[in-house]
Amino acid sequence: MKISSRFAVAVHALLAIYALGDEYKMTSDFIASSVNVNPVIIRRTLLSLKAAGIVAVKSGSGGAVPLKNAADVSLYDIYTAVDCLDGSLFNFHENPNPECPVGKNIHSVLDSHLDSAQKALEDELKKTSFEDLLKKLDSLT
Amino acid sequence: MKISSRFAVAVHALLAIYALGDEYKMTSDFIASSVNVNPVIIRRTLLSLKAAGIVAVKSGSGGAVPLKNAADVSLYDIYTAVDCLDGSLFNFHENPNPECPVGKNIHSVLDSHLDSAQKALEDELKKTSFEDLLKKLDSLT
DNA sequence: ATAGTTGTAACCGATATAGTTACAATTCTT
DNA sequence: AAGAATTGTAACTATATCGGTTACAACTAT
Repeated sequence: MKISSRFAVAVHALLAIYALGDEYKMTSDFIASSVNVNPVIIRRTLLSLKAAGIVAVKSGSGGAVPLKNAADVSLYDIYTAVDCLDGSLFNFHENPNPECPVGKNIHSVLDSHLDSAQKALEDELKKTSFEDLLKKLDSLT
Repeated sequence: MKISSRFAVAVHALLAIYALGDEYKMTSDFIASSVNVNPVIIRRTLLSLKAAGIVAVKSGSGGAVPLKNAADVSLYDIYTAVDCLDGSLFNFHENPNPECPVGKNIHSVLDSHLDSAQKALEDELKKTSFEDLLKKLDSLT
């Protein structure tokens, strides 16, 4: 099973807010037309980013603005902001048999390695800031 | 969304095959009672491991046996054997708007970073062999 | 022949995702 | 103050996937 597209949508939305926010009012409709999803999806995404203190959204008059320097927001921050995985990235079977030497110890044997793998993923996401992404975007346009 | 428990189930099953295979005939029923899932789940798991050349399964008379040295099988091998993610770990929204400078370039900007993150996860999984896991299991029993 | 086992098909229920419609509450503009 | 635009949110749908289950034909060994 994959990591939800909510993550990619949130990155896209925030990138748009950083890159186009000076030029346009970043309403959910506007962002939705760039991402090409329903505006409600964007509103929900913005709620997550708002809860994480990454953007401010004006209700009523509309428009999202960044609250942090692009250099201070990493892909990991977005990943946690829209988090859909509730702790561990890996699912585990519920009730390994405690009567069996393997079943009894499977967690002790395996958990730390899965945690390390997840941490490696997350550490890699921490390495990329929105400043990096914006620079790359600039170089392409 | 999380990585399917099929992965953890497969690791558990193979660990049992390595650790208990000399002592017991490793039928799907036997393994199922250690993992505590339906035997059909184990049969399907063994089919994946078989397709990856990691175990041999005797149809009819029954029983699974390892085909490789534990040192030569890593968690990554299992991860790919039972693969449920068909390429990328990250889902992506389907049709970013090509009329928008952000939508047009989102893949160019983001893909390589997501690939790196996934690769970091996978490289970490490559570091752990079943020999490591068996040693740890031994030390606990 | 019989018993035990695998491989496989055909389901089921639960959950999560992604999407949609609708609308009250809010804010800005005039 | 009225009206327009926008957000926040509820309620719902459709679809996919997961994990599980029953059932049974094909196979193997005794």
